[in-house]
Amino acid sequence: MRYWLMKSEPDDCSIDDLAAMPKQTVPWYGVRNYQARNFMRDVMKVGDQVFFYHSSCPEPGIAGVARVASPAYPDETQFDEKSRFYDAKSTPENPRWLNVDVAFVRKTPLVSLAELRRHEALAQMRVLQPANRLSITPVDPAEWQYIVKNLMGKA
DNA sequence: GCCAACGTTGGC
DNA sequence: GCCAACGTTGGC
Repeated sequence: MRYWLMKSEPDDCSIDDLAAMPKQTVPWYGVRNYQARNFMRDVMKVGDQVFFYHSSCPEPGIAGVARVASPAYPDETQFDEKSRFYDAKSTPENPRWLNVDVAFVRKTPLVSLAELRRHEALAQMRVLQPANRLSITPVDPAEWQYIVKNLMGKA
């Protein structure tokens, strides 16, 4: 089992939005970066655990826990001409973009980006590296445990 | 709204 | 295959 951090803009889909979804599950559509796509396609497995991170908002940080709920499959928004994620170069026969489904696990007290940066044990986290823009990053098991135990108040 | 970083595109 | 231009990300 692996651990991940996945960024979402709360204006688009917050942890509360996820909790309010039918089956508390969303397709993680809109990823248009090959590295992030490849994580979903090649490395993620159903049951992997996910830090749900709010980005591009007043208080960026980890807002909850989710889990991977499906294997990767073609992202429907790439075929929708009206979608901002439409990709004219992708075809149903040869889809370029994939997504997994992500399911709500629990909301947590917000662990802010500033808080994460205060902990030496987390200094190597991918999401904390300068100019990190990847929307999906692996989380080291030790980092995951540290955050859950020390920053979320309970194990 | 600014701006630095970085991925992608496309001409050559 | 290089590389300049351009677009996007995301914290501040």
